[in-house]
Amino acid sequence: MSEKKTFYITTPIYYPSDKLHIGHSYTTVACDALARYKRMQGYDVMFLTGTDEHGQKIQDKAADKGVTPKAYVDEIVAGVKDLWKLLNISYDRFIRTTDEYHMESCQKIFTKLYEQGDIYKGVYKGHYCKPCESFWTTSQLKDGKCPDCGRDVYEAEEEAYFFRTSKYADRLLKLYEENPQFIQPESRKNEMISFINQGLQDTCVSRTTVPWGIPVPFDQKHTMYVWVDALSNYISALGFGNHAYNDYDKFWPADLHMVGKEILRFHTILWPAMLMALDLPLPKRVFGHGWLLLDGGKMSKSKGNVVDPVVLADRYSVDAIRYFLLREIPFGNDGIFSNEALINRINSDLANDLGNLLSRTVAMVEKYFGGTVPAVREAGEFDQDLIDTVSAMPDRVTKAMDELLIPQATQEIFKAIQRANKYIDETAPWALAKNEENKPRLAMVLYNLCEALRYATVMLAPFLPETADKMAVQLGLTEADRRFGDLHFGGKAEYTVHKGDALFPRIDVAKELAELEARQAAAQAAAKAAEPAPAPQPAAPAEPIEHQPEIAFDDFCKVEMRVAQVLTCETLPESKKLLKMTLFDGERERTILSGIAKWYKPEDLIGRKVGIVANLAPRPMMKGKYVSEGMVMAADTADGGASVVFFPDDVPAGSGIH
RNA sequence: CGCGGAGUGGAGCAGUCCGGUAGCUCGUCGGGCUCAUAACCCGAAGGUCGUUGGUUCAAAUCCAGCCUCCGCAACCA
Repeated sequence: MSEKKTFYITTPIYYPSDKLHIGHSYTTVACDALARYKRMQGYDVMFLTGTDEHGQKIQDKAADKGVTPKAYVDEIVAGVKDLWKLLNISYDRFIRTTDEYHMESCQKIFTKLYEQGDIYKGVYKGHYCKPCESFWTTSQLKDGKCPDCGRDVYEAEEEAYFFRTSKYADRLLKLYEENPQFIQPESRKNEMISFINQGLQDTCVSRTTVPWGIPVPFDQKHTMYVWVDALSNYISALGFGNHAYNDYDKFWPADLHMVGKEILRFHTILWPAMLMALDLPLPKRVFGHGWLLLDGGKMSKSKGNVVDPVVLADRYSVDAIRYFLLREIPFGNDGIFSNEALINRINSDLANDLGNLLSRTVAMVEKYFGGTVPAVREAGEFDQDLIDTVSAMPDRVTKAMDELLIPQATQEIFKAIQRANKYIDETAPWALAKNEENKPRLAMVLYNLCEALRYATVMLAPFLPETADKMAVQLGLTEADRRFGDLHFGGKAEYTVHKGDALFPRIDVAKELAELEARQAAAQAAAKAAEPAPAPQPAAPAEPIEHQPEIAFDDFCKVEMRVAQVLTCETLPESKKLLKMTLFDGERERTILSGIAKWYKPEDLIGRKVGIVANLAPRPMMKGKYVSEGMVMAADTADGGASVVFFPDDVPAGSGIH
């Protein structure tokens, strides 16, 4: 009868080709907060996350490491699960696309779509590059050559299966129109509409060249191409098309697919189209969140600026990281991560406002009343305003959460906390304490503060679960005191508190930043350690560097490094990052293209003596328009830039470097 | 003309759809307080809202052009 309302929320399934970084953590923490919030409200929640484990890239990575693809992903997936455990992610189910039951479902789905004509066999026309073994579309080619290696490609056709996406264009447009909530944030809806209006192509859903995938059951030459495999996880995880689980009827359609903005298109076009073809209900909402940018740039391995959530959580506590992620990224927009922003946010909100409020309140209860707030209390000025603000807070939080405005939701809680801090100033309990006849009034003031903190404890729990538990201990709250459904001001009759450690110790900003920068620099050096390091750094930073395997002296001698003089240097109109220069290496002129245009102007280099790797195999660049004959040596700088190695002018060009 | 996003006090953002006192957080400065994690509370300074032109009684907001930055793509051995 009184069956609980359900709530099904999903993260994207992550691609485990590398360790996950803080961006993945952001998505997952946001989903976790939503899932916990819904559970608190009494929903029967299904929170799904997982990994998308097929495809070319993983196959390649595994081959590089000399292990099977499955062994390769097993290891990374173990790390992913550890990370979610660390971050207190309360997922209910974890799906791997290599799980048998999922593969079974995909094959059924694929077959059904094929049998009813929504998937058909066609040819994938493209251009094939033999050495790279890659197919390219015409638009991907660079000057008619392979974008990877710059070599010639030839016209080729590959047999492939296609899904009739185009057939569903009208129904998709109608879907958006009738369900304005379907695509969130709404600004992205227009993007999708215009994408559809440009004309939808059918989607290629199989490959013959990527063995690491789910085989097409009726045509074993083919494996399924990523999206059918990946998107189906949202229903296969509930037991659709398999017997591993049995709650498809209970939870489908999903209430919310949370995805990054870069894959919103697949979730709002391809996925609904597939579901339409299968005649299944459509998800209620798809939310494309923004990215966590690093001081203006997207984080990437090659920049070496990847932020490791494990390190941060270790340093500042898991809840501090959770809070930052939930609070700092604006709705649907990109947010910026910086160490400074992180520390400031921890200090001002968590330490100064929240932690300090608890600390001063509990301290006063102990100091003035020995730990227990007396039952005899006297109401007074300022009470009502505090009570009103605090009492109204849960509804405001709920409203924000319903609109997926997570940062606003957290702000509402902190507004109440700030109001409580102000209340202390207004009522000046330390002054009341001086006179015995004010004790009833003092008791009321402290009681009200405890109640405000109880509200904060309850409402913060979905966002900061560990912190809420700690607060509950200090405030002496029982399970019943923490129940969201029963929350009302004055709901807890008596308070006996227990002073504990500071919730969030205040961080010394300057000191901490210096420390972090040293670590960051070390991490960046490690990221580019793949290069033969010509100049050993005596003052190595503290953080461990990812070292290359030891090599024999003879191997080192194979790298020919020389001093060369820059003769000419120019920027290229077709590239923002490359400088094209000619250098004299002691015997001839050579052309080198170097990706340092962001940090150097041609005039900074012309005439200077730089270090080059002279015997690097020539490499075609810019669609083969240029050939780079070597590499200019440069160090990575802390800000992700490059610092070229210059030699004094009196060193002759051609000198060897050892 | 590849696609997309953004330019608002020192920093990060809101406001732009539905024109009419430019708001928030942090920082800075001044004051208050001393219960508390040198935390808290109050007040102040600081902005020609990227630029040019247009519409209008009135433009951050609408229209047109331009500039700059960022992401994707390409590329950085």
